[in-house]
Amino acid sequence: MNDNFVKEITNMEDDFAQWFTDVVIKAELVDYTEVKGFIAYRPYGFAIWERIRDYEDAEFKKRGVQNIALPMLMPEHYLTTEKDHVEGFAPEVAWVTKGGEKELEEKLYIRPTSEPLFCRMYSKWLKSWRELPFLYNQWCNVLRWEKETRPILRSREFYWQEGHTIHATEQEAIELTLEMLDVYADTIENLLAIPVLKGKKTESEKFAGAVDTYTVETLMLDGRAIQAGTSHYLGQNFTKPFGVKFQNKEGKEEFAYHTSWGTSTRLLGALIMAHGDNRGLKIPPKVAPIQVVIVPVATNKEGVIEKATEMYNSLKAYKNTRVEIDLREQYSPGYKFNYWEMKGIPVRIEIGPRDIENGQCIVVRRDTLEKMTVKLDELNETVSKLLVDIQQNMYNMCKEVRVKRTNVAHNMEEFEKEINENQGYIKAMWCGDPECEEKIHEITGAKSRCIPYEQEHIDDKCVVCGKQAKDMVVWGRQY
RNA sequence: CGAGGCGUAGCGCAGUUGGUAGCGCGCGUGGUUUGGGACCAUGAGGUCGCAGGUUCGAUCCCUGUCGCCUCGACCA
Repeated sequence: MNDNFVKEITNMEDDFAQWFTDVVIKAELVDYTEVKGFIAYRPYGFAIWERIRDYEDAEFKKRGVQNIALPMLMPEHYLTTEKDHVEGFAPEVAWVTKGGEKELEEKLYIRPTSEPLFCRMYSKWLKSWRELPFLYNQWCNVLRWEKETRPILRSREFYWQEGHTIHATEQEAIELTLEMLDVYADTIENLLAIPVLKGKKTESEKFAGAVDTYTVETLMLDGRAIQAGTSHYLGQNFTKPFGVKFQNKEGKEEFAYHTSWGTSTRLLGALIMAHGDNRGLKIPPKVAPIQVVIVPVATNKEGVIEKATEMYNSLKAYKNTRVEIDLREQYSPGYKFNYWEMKGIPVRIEIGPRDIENGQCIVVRRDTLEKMTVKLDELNETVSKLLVDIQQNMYNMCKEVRVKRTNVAHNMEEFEKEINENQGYIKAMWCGDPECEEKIHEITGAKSRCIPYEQEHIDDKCVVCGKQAKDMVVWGRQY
């Protein structure tokens, strides 16, 4: 291995954020564009996103959710209709003020999220209780003019899904809010092999305009947290000002109960930062666009390409394994090994003249870098089992990181010490006062991640003020 | 918005006390190679961020400007 390889990817232990930026560009997931804060998704990066998207979309459809498409522009008064919503989003919306040469009478804003437009359309569509619920979702891009950006994790334009449902009763809406959070948790744990922390956001961290925000939180390798998905119960906060009403069974007009829930390409960022090492990415088999890559060695020798191609065809036919064969003549095997490792392909197969003679091949797993010799007639089954094992192992390793990086604090001295010495989640009791929350942020840089479903009693007193505590809250620094 | 640093080939950098620029990687071509980023030969690639000033002459000096990075206030 030459020195350049080490230089090409910054050592992740030195600067994890830099490692991330380098590796997503080097591994050909995304690239910068000339407009600051905007990125281009390349085929490999977008293919991973497509797999996440398709998995979620199938889960939504199982629950009766249908996809629709709404415009990206809304008139200014949509933004200002709901008080909390405008306060939360106004600082980061982008505006369209001209149509061609003509100044617009009312300027238009580019959606940072579409609650107002969904509600406006629902108000036109909804007449009777018989039509409820409306379970609609859209896959789209949104724009938020962030001051600080980072590729994938915080670009100004990002791709996401936003589901918006309306219901006849509060209870039904809350149930759906929680059910969608479970869909997210399932996607992240089963597909992306990242354990999640489920809970409710505190008042100051909830969505602008929500009654309650529920979240699935994930922890990265360096101990920073990423909010991977949120589901909001919005009550009638939007349906009242936008006039989303229906006639109930008694013939009386009533405002509908509203939910919204979203996950974005940030999931792709979480995927990369939750796994990986200083050789590059590690993509779990279930989301990997390429699960297995075959690298033939000494392709000039007779029969090598033929054998490799035969293995490729056989694997491809076996359980629809997503397999690729690297026949590029201009690159050496060593180059190819590093290339595919950097891209995070779960399994690599090496096949050369010596192997063919012995009726075997070398199989290397990306998660542990373990090499094994496998008989050619057992290859398909071995690889298939290996993919399952890698998926599980990656989840387990990720969970281990979380366990190691979760600490308990009874007071602020402990809080500061723990988060500085072993950055990660801090479990601590909280009185419910936003001032205490703010104080923790000022002192430690950590924010409340959530009030977890699974509560533990750590202390009677609030970690900040020492008054009677209400909930156990998990805290952490975030991306 | 306040403080510091940097703008020279696709990327990373040299350099010129002022005389129109080089190195490494990468890229093109030809050949030899191929079990952990191969080697040899050869070639292409630059308005030295932009504008103005000083000068016979500016990539270098001066002024302005724009852009980027790092540190202090928001976020899927």
